[in-house]
Order: sequence, then C-alpha cells, then structure tokens
Amino acid sequence: MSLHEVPNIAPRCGDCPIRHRAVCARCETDELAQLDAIKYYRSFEPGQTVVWAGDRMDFVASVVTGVATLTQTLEDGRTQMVGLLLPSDFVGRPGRPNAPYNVTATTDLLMCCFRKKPFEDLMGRTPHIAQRLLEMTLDELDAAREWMLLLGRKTAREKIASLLAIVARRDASLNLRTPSGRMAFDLALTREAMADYLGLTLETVSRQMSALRRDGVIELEGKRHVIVPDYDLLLDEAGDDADGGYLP
Amino acid sequence: MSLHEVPNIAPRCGDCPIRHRAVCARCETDELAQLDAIKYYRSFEPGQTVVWAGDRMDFVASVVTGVATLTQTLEDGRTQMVGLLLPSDFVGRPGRPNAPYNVTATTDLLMCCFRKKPFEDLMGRTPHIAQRLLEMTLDELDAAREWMLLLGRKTAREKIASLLAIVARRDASLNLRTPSGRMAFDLALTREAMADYLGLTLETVSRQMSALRRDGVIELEGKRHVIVPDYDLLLDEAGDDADGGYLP
DNA sequence: CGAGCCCTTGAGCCGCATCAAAATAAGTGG
DNA sequence: CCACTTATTTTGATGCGGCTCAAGGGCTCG
Repeated sequence: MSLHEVPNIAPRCGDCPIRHRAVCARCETDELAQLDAIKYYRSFEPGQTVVWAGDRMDFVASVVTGVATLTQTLEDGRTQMVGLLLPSDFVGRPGRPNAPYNVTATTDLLMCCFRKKPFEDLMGRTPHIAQRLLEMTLDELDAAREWMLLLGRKTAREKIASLLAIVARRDASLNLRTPSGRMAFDLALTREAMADYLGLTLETVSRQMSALRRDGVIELEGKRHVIVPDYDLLLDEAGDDADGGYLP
Repeated sequence: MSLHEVPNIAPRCGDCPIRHRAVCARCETDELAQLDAIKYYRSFEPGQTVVWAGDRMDFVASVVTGVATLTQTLEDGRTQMVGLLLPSDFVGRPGRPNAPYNVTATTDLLMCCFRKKPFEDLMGRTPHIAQRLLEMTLDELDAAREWMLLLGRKTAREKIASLLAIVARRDASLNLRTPSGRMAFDLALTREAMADYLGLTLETVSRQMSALRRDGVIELEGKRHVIVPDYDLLLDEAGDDADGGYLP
C-alpha cells in the first residue's frame, strides 16, 4: 500500500478548504453532518488513473486538492481533454452507472468521495445538494461551450493565451484575489496535456509558448512556472475581452 | 403583427408532442396544471433571433417544434455554434438574468415559455422539475463534451459524417425508430450553419458533402434532403463507433 | 426576367501537423 | 558523485488539410 492511499490530511467538513464552493456549499450544519457520515477520502499520485471511461463507477467525489483531467479518445489514439478538474470541482454523475471519460490525476490529488447510492438517497432528501449540483453543472456547461468556441475558432496563439488566462484566473480566485496586473502561478500540465486540452500538438504548444515569451506576454521560470507581467495584455492575446466567464 | 407571433397550435399539456421528454416530463397531473397556468407560447420565423447574447432574458422555454441554434462570437465576427436545439430541448438558465448566447430560429419555431420568476418559484416547490432539469443539463454537458472531441480532433470529413449521423439519429428517435440501414431526413441547416457548428468554413463543408456523395456514403435530393444508404458506413466515417451517446 | 440567396468548384496559400533530432531535466543504480 | 536512462521540452525542415479569395450555377420570389 503506497503512502498515497492514506491521505495525511482528512479535514473535518468544518475546516475543509473547498467547503464554500463544492457540492456541499449550501448545506446547513445538520445536512453537512449527514454528508460527513458517508464521506471518505482517496488520494492519487500524478499520472494515476482515477477511473477509466466505460468502467463501473460506484462513487461520486469532489476534488479537495490537486488537479485532475477528463479525457476522451478515438480508437486510433487521438485524445481530447474535455475537462480540467480543480479544487471544488465535482466528478461523477448521479443516476449513471458507468464513467463516460477517463479521469486522471496530473498532480497529487485528494478527493472527497461518497458512495453513489447513499449520496443519491441523501440528494433526494436534501434539496440544497441538488440545487448546488444543478448550479455547478450549469457552470460546467457554460465552460464547455466556452471551450467549444476556443476549439472551433481560435488560433493556436489565442488558444494558449486563453488557457493561461483561465489558469491564472482560477489561481487568483483560489487566493481570493482579483486577476489583474502582474501574476505568477504554476502550470500543473505538461505540454502534451496542454495540447490535448487545446486540440493542438505538443510541438505547436511549445512553439507558441516560446513565441509568447519572446513577445513579452509571459515569462517562464523553469518549464512550468509562469509569470504574467500584464494580465490585460494576456487577455488581449486570448481574443475575447469578454473574459469568458469560466468561473465566478 | 406577423402571423408568426400567434401560433396556430397551442397544445394542452396533455397532448403536447414533447410531454415525455421536456423539462415537464416527470411532472404529476397537479404539477402539470401549475405549469399549464403560467405557460405561454411564442413562435418565430426562420432567421429570427429569439434573444441576443448579453440581453436580459426574463423567461425560460422548451422547444416544441422546429430547430434553433445557440451561437457565440468573437469581436472580429468568427462564429461558433455551441448548441443545436431540437424539440424538447430547454433554453435559459434559472438564476441568471442575462442570456449567455445568441438564440436563433433556423426553421419555423414554436416555444413553450415560462416567465422566469414564477418558474423558479415553482421549481423550488416541485422537485420533479428540478430533477428533470438536472438530468437534461447533465445530458447537454455530455453532448458538449462529445462535441469538444469533434472540434479538437476530428478531420473535416469526420466532422461532417458525425453531424449527419447525429441528425439522422435524432430524427429516427423522434419517429420512434432505431437508427440502422437506409435512412432519409431533412437537414434544417444551411452550409454556413453546418460550418459554424463544425468549426469549418462553408466551402469546406460543401466540398466534403460532395466528397461523401461521390463516395456513396450519402445521396442528396436537392440541397437539404439527405439519404443515408447505410447508417453503419456513415458511423465508420464519423470516426467513433462508440456512436457518441448524444441522445438516449 | 432580374435580384438575392445558397451552394459548388477552382486556384493558391498559410497555419499547424508530421517527422526528426538535439537540449534539458530528473531520476537510478553502480 | 558520476554514467546512464528516461521523460519532457525545444527547435528545425517539410508537407498537407483546410482557409481565403474568386467565379459561376441553381432556386425562389418579386
């Protein structure tokens, strides 16, 4: 049994870092206690698969810390990432037995899991959970549609800039800041994962990252730490000044 | 006032053609009566805009008959369709004041509308509506992610074949048939609308339609009536034999 | 019959993919 | 601590799929 199968942190719901944003966000104290009673934690190492597309999946879960990806593939191996799961995001669908996508950890990942049946029962009794889940699903749908615009109509350079802007924005929101001016963050994705998200090849991703660096839109420390000197400039490069509404 | 603003059909809920699939599908008789009390119909002509992205939208609605599209654009005019609304599909988001996308009728369109506030109130009281809406939203999310794979990784030919397969499938399901063998249907989209859906130009759409016709994958009667001699062959051309799960 | 659409087809070009190889980084075992 | 391995990233050379620009054909409707 690897160290990773036993989390070193197993927060009480009260001081859970995603308490205010996850599927449990709307719950009252008593509702929270019911969730607390059926929850359990699982952790994964980078590269580890959480579930395979098509496999039976008898739990649902929230990402507590770390990053995971949802991917879909064609038989000949072409791969498209269809979701990037960050802390507070929800995985799994009540009322469906099998996983529709591969779920893979890209960093150390801690998930707060609920066996599906008890969770569904609880959802039937507590509208606060169902309400929050609907809200989160509608947000995800908006994000997916935003991504359709990116995949269908943006240039490689715009795609990269959009991805960086989104990660910068979510990183800021996690630290309760407004995205603006100079920002810095770690990019938890390999060039290949970025390519899979953006519908590009990893070579094109690398070339466009170099180009954005040459043009002063970003700076790089090592391969994964990104510094954005001017967030507005990055947004310009992304092609839509509407910003995207990826997250509140 | 155009003829189109007053629908010639205004079905009672009891014999509504989308009764079994729309947001009201799970409602009991009394719940249905409450919906019946606040519903009203609106109809639109081909090309007419239902709402503009960003505009205030104080109703939600179900498509009863006809086809509508959801589109998003960049400032320079690049357009991406992010949803194709067929009968029973739901438009609008409870809990959000403004429309995130352009909604446009592509055929004669009849919508069953509810003012947002009463609908939200009713949703709070009747879990059957909220449940059904969650289910539909999750299905839409799956469809959007399926489309992400298409936009990011499929060739032009595969994209066209995928679109035709999906429309063929939904048309069959509307007529309570299983898609297979020889099929025929009307395509309610112009070449340009197809291009906007597939992330292509209209010229490429036209060329690939011609190519599929030359190769015997489809036959055309006029520009819009499509005959599929062998549905399985079409699925092969679409690139994913998993079929896609676009609709039940 | 003429005016708009919508669609098709052609010619040429460009952005990104493909193929290939070298540079950098991070282990791993001797 | 170093030689060796393996994963990741960068960069270069070349080719092709789909875009752009342009012209012409069919249909519908006044």
